[in-house]
Amino acid sequence: MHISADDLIAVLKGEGLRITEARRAICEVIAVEHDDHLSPTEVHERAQVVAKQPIDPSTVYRTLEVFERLELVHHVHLGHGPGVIHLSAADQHHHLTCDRCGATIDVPAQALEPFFSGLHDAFGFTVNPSHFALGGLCRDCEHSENSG
Amino acid sequence: MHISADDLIAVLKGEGLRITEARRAICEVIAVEHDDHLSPTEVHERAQVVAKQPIDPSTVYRTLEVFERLELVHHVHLGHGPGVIHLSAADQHHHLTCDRCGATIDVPAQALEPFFSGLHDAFGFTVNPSHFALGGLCRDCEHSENSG
DNA sequence: GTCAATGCAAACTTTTTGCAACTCC
DNA sequence: GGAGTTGCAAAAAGTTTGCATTGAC
Repeated sequence: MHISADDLIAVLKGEGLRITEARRAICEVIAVEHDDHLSPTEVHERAQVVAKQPIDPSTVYRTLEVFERLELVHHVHLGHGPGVIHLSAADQHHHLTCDRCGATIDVPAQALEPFFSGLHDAFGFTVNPSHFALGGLCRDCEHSENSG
Repeated sequence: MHISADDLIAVLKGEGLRITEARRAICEVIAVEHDDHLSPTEVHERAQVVAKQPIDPSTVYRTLEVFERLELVHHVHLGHGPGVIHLSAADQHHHLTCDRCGATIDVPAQALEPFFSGLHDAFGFTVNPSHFALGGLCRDCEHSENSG
């Protein structure tokens, strides 16, 4: 599913919130489909480029907070660093992150559905498939580990 | 499986490393079975109590680094905060962490085995079951969400 | 004009690093 | 005695907060 910056801005307007240059820029940055997996710091850097004006880091944090509250975005923990921002409207998927090379593999949520419903049955726990990555070794790194 | 502080110290000795009061204390803290899920900061606090002398935080970080290199411990990301320290020799298990109340449910690794081997078949990815928690809602929080 | 939003600076938390002093083996 | 360890201090990175000012509606 594709979401445009305008879609995000429309939600803000609908909530009675104000549209500023900083917010417009942040919306554009996170709406770019292939710019998934951005940390707040990266959102900040790119937003400044888009806005062609300085934006304070705290503004980015506060804006992302608003967006999370409105459930426009959520954050995912892929590894050791800071969480990364994800559009909630994007395809739901889980992440497999290689502990060695850092590669991230996206897994469609429906591929995990049977597993998650099994967990729900056994433990009464409803997994949010997109909050944490699963760590491990990707194919390449496993092979090089076995042979090296 | 139970591991004692002495077991850990024996490994250090076997590696030709030195046993200091700080390390002895840290070994005792992380070997206590029910003191799972300690952050480095918590390890630090408790180690000082055990050692009855001040220990520098950097010493704790450096010691935990050594322990990870020797694969005596590893760290697990349960939520937003810092990773927590886990004895590698403890029973392998995965963690389910409630995003709302923070409760952590331990799931035996073998319960997840079929799922993980399915992921391996489909994506060539070997999951490390104990590096990240799965986020979601525990039974209680899900019920209160539905009814509230 | 009002109130949300911003910039700035400061504080905070967690973690890392350099270096001299120490002490375990 | 020598090398592994430590404490201290400073720095780094990421994030949060207070407050006066600005600017969207």
